[in-house]
Amino acid sequence: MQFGDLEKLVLKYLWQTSEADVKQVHRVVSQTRQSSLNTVQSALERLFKKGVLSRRKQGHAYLYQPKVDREGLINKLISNVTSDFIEEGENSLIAAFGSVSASLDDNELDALEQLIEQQRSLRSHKK
Amino acid sequence: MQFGDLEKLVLKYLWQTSEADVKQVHRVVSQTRQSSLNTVQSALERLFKKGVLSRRKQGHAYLYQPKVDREGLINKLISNVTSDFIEEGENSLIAAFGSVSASLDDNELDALEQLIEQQRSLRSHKK
DNA sequence: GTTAAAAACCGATTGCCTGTCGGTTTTCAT
DNA sequence: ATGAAAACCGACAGGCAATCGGTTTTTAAC
Repeated sequence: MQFGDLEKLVLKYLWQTSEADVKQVHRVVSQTRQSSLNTVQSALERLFKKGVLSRRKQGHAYLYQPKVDREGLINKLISNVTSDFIEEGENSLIAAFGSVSASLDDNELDALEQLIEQQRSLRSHKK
Repeated sequence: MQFGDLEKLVLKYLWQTSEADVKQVHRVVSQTRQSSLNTVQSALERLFKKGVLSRRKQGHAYLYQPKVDREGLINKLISNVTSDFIEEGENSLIAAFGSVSASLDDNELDALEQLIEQQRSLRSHKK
């Protein structure tokens, strides 16, 4: 899966708003780029077809809403972009992280490790 | 940056061979897909223009060679694909890790942590 | 029910990128 | 010089995002 600039902009807005109709999205998008309402409509349509947005009717307008959260999407994007380069059998996410860790400096490595710890404690609490 | 299927195939071969001319690449590619020599030529040319391959003349043929290693490229790809979704200021690689870590199970989290440790010890040795 | 406005839907166009090659020019060794 | 090998050039198809004009559908109001 693949996203254009307009699509990304729309997604980012919807993550922060959770639900909006075409006009509303268009109004916001207009602050960044000059696209017609129809163009924004098309972008929303494409995102809907791609399965990253859901929608429901309200009055005669659709309200669009993200169907995947930011983390989930980033996750999938990383997976897509790396999977072809990673050998069969191993989790491509882990392998990708392994690839990346080589380019991190010591501080970043620390930061990453902290994220992992954080994640762990989050889980023990949840359980 | 963005790679097509043929380009990925070529890259993968060159990483494992380090240097090859068009004919050689074509011979190998032919085992997987039926592309003419010219098509393979074009792919190599594009990869060269994209800066991921270098080349030098030998006789009248070019020898192509990866200019980035697999890890570096994966790194860059992840960075590209995530940067638009990650807020200004924070390292997009780290943030991407943060995003992904939520979707890893406990074992994967362990595996990842081990990778980090491994990376650390690699460094202290190197120094 | 008719109607007018609002919104969705349709279809066409542009631009960019990859893959695809045929044909021409260049290069190089003999 | 010349012939073979390789590079180079240009064209075309197919796919996808962005773009938007115009038509149809929907809905609210009368």
